[in-house]
Amino acid sequence: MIFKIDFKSGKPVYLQLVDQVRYAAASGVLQAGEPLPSIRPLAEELRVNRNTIAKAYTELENQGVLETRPGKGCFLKENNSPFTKPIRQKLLLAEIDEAVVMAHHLQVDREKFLALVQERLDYFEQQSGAKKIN
Amino acid sequence: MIFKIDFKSGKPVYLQLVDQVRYAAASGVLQAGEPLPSIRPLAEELRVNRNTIAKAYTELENQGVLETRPGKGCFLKENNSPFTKPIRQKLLLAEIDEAVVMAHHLQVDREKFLALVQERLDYFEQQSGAKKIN
DNA sequence: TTTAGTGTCATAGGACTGTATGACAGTGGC
DNA sequence: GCCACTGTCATACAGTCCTATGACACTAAA
Repeated sequence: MIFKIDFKSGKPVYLQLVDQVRYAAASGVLQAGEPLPSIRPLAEELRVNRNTIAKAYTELENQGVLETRPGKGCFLKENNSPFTKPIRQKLLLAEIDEAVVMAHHLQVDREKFLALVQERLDYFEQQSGAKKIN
Repeated sequence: MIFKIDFKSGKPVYLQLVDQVRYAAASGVLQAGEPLPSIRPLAEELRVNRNTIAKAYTELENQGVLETRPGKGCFLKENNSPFTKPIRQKLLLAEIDEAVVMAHHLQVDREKFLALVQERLDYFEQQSGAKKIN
C-alpha cells in the first residue's frame, strides 16, 4: 500500500492521510478517475478506525481532490479546486510566504532557495511522467 | 502597533502572533537585538490575556526567533535556528513541497509558480531594505 | 430479494488546546 | 530595602479535536 501512518509523529492520522493523498495526486502516483482504497479495508490495513479514514476522505472531498459516488466508492477527481480564482491565489501566496519566511529563518539565501524550489518542481514532474504541473 | 489580532479568523491568538513576529523578522520590520513589546502592555493593547502573549513568546523562543532575558524582556535574536542543518533542510523542503502540491491542485503551472515565488522573494528583500535573504 | 460491498451519520468519551488567574522570581532605579 | 517593571510557573476550566461504535442508506451482483 502506498499509504503509511506514523503513530509517533503526533500529527493526526486523518491529516497524514490527507497529505499523502494530495501528494500522491500531485506527483501522479494516483491518476484522475482512479478509485481510492475503500474505507473499511484501508482502515483495517492501517490499523485505524474506519471513521478516521472517512474523515480524511471527507476533507479531501471538501478540497475538491476526490469525489464519492454513493454505494460505489471514492475516486480521484480531475484537478479543479472548489475555490474561486482570487481565493486560490491568496491560499497559494500564503503557502509560498510560509516557505520564504522559513527560508529566511533557516538562513537559506535566495539562490539556494530557488534551486530547492526548482528541484522539487522537477521531482514532481518526473514522478508524474515528465508531465508538467498543470 | 505592528501586530493585529483577528478574533473572527478561528486561528489561535498566540499562533497569529507567532506568525506575525516571524514575518516581521523575515521582512526586516523587526531587527535583530530589538526588544519586543513586553507581555503585559501588549496583552492589554490587543485585549488578550497576558499568558496568551507569553505562550507566543515561548513558542518563538523555542523556534530560536527571540531570546528572553529574565527581568528585562524579550529581544529578537540574530538569525539562527536551534535545529541542525539536516533537520532545517528537511523542514524547509516539507514547506516547499506543500506549496508545490498546492500549486498543482490549484492548477498553477511551473512558470507562473516560479514567478510568484520570485515576486515574494523580491517583496521580502525590498521590505528589509534591499538586503538579501540570508 | 438477499447479500456483500460501498460511504454516512449521530453520538460519545478521552485527550489535548487555548485561554485565564494568581502567586512567584529576576532586574534595575529610587 | 522598596517599587515598578520584566518574564515564569502551577493550576483550572471550557471548548475543541481525534478517534471509536453502532445503526443507517445506497449500489450491484447473485
